[in-house]
Amino acid sequence: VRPDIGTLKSLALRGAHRGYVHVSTGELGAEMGVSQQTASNRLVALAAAGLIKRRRSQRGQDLALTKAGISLLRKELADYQRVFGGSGVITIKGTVSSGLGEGQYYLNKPGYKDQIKSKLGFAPYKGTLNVAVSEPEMAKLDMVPQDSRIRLDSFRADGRTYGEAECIPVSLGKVRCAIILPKRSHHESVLEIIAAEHLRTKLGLADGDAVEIAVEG
Amino acid sequence: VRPDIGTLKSLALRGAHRGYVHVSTGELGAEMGVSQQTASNRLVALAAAGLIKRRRSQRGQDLALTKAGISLLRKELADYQRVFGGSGVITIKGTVSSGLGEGQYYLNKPGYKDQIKSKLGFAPYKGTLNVAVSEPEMAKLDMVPQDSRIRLDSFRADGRTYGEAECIPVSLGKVRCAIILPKRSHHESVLEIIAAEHLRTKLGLADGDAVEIAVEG
DNA sequence: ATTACTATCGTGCGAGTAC
DNA sequence: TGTACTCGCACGATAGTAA
Repeated sequence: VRPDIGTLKSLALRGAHRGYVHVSTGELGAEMGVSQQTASNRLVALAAAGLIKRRRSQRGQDLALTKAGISLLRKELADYQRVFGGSGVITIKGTVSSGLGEGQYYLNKPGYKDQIKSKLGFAPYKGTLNVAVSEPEMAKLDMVPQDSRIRLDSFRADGRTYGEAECIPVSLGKVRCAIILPKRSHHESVLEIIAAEHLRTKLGLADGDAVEIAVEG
Repeated sequence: VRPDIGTLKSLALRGAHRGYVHVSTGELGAEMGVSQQTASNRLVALAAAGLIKRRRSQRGQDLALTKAGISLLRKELADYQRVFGGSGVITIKGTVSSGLGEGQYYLNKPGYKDQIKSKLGFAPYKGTLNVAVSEPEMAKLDMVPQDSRIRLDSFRADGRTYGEAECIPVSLGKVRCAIILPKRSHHESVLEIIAAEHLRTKLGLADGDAVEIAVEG
């Protein structure tokens, strides 16, 4: 059985994205107009796909969406908002933090630096601005559509391979900059921002300051 | 083949809710990861269900969503917004107009009047406020979830049957009132509002004034 | 009461093909 | 090029039932 988004949505409407909720396959099936068995199958499929996690309980079962499941629904939301001209701007709140990001390292490799210059239109300042972001805010990143993400290709240098990364153009205040994400190992709790200038100086930022990152939907 | 919402969404993302767009079943299938034949089947099913209208053209075909199709997607949007705590308030813009509405007639029938009093908690003023609403604004009504609609049952009186109607609690300015919709014959271009008081007097409204109807999402 | 197995059945998918 | 038919096949849905 292929994982069904409609089922996932029904579960979310019952609050399964907030935490565990109690459901029985019987009532779920009834709500969706299918049999108890089919509802059961769909839950098995969703669990196998890693979109929900379950635990059996006395009368029925308790289940919750996983992060992957929530991501998927958020992408759906973004699609529908795009259709109906939802504001189009996604804002992610966070606080300026220090700490050595991986991103910084990338910026000193010509292989990435040159790609940024040609694909984003600016030469990146040599450091990144780290922004600590809470889990639910981070999840909003899923709503950024594929075609407003810019891919940095992998390349070989110094006898090793540097992996793909992804840039998302954003604004911080009035300054145009970009989030840089290593393709693997994403969904950390810190975002790294690259810009043509030193953002801390330009915007007068210090550790702990609250910032809003605005992404073009 | 059962009408597939995912396909409908893909079409809307191509702008098919705005008007006719050119599509070929081949590329559509490729985009959705299914064969050309399956894409074709799905379009046939959507058309049969009255969700899209099509016309064949030189290279491929042109198709557009019908109002029913757009309604369906708007309901989806509303679902996802509810999941992610979208503001929850839907506002519909319109202009005050005169003209004898059907609603007015209903209000003088005790069969409806009493139901309104018991189900909405106020005794309706004997007239309705008519608000002319554009097509796209009217479409937002689809986003009001089933459980915030109040059903007025049909009844017999004077030797005839009075049909069902539906009330949606709303606010006009700070005044609590409700939209009343006959169950059949809906999606006209005029909404009728009932309230405990005479809204024109209470809010100082005259024909042509712009108003915003706020619905609790 | 539940979940979820097995077996059967119906339907959607896709290859080939007509237009 | 296109769309969309028929047909074979496989997957999903349901009924029955065990746990």
